[in-house]
Amino acid sequence: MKPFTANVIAIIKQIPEGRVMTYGQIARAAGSPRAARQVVRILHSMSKKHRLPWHRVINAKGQVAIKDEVTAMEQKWQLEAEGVEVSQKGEIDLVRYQFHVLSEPDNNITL
DNA sequence: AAGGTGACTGTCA
DNA sequence: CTGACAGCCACCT
Repeated sequence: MKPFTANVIAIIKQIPEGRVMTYGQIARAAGSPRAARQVVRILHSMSKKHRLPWHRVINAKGQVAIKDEVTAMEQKWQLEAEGVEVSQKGEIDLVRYQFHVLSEPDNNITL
């Protein structure tokens, strides 16, 4: 398992209930700012083997990005069960529910 | 082993 | 605001 993968898993496991994170956000926190898609892949495979709160991970638009309706609906349920308001379209208020990572690598993000 | 793929993202029109 | 494009890179076949 690569460090990146381990980071992603570790980060996802840190997401508290009632909070969500975006794929890109996790990717950055894991050390690969452009690896949002890998986060997705990792989420897929790892959620099958581990117990990850994959439902707390959404896309940058603050919406459920799942194409599979059944799975998407299940994610919505999971989130609502944790107190996250999800619109009928699967929209989530990131300003309210986005979780900020605590253990971010020393990414000197200089603007 | 090599190539295809994707539950993404930022930019441009 | 929506849609199209291209970059991205670990996982799967």
